[in-house]
Amino acid sequence: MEADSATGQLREPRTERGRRTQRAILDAAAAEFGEKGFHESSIVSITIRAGVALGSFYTYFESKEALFKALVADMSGRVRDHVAPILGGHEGGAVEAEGVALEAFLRFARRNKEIYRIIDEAEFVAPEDWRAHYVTTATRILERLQAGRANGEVGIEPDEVHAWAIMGMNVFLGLRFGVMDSDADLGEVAAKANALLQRGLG
Amino acid sequence: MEADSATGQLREPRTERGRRTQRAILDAAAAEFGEKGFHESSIVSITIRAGVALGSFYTYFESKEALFKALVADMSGRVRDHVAPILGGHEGGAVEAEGVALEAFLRFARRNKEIYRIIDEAEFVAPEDWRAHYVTTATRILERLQAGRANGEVGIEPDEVHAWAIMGMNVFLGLRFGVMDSDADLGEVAAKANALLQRGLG
DNA sequence: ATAAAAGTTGAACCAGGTTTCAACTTTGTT
DNA sequence: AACAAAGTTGAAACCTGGTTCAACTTTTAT
Repeated sequence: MEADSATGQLREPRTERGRRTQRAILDAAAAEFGEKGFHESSIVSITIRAGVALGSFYTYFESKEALFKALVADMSGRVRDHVAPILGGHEGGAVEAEGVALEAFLRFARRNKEIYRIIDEAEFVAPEDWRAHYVTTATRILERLQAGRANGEVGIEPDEVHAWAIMGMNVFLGLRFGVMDSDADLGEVAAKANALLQRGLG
Repeated sequence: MEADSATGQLREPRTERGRRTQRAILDAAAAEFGEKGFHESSIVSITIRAGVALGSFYTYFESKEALFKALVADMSGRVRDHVAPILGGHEGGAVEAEGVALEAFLRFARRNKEIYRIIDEAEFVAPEDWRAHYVTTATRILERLQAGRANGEVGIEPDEVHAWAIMGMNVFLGLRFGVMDSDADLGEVAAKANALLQRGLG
């Protein structure tokens, strides 16, 4: 959140009041984008929801797109920050670790449906940022698999294909059982998916 | 492609000329939406690309959204029609069948990148249709798994979880190796993914 | 051949929403 | 207390692009 061009932020607030206003806009935007999607959302409506004047928006953000991008970067980080510590605290095999990561992710998705949709929509609104998010996520998965391979817990030579396959699995399960369905037992979903990963269908 | 309200089509062309015009608009729209996405695409630009006048658009489509929906339904059918015969001609186990389906899907994705993006974007532009597409796709996968289970080729009791996991895997592999990367060996990708499905990571 | 039906055309209308801006208020500094 | 910097405000300018429509051309049917 430093350079203007990178985050799309016009100017960092210099006072406490400014910080509050920017935060209010960011939060209102997350809610608005999550509910209506990028194109149905309007800056007018976001600023009303945030309780600030229309013009204040441009004190902190260059444009509607810049705001969206800032949000994607923010959310991408939040997913990682939610999953990482849970994964770090886990002391089991490398394959079970993927199950733990999945369950953490599913819970996060359910609690933050907006975030989920924002990242998804970034495929069209901010392709670069979307790509970056998934490339780094896949890389993280691959690194875990390689570590597991190194100490013999993974029986195959892991690959980008495996990483993307697992990631796709996770994303769709998040969509189906985290976002679309609020009642499903996420522990069970993660367990079934992990069993699949562990031993396959055969 | 019959009822107006269902497909969003205003009126079926009654002459050969009309059929050609409608086809030209549909094709131009698929290309345009695939390249620029729904919101960056304009009807003006679509009609120019199709080589017809702006007004002609409204002879066949109620609105920009209706056109998009018609396209989603069309594409959804085309994916199915591409994969089904290949799958039908396959005489192997139930699990390998998923590999065959995946490879067919990957090839289709590479040849029809626009279609891929259109279905993806439907999540935001035409959520109902998007949902319908994935629900029926998942159902199809689940039915195949259940058939395999019945004759003992599948070792676990298949579930919606497994179906969505496989579908997510397929979609992301299509994105990464079919759409983003035009050089990857799709047979190899499908084989690796299928090995994963067959025996797991362990 | 002639009339009705189908299809074509593009200028003009129109709505909605982003962005700008100059006056004003609050906060921080000396 | 007094000045500068930061932040706020909302009306209005400005754009973009979807949609309408009435005149015109082509096709089909009798």
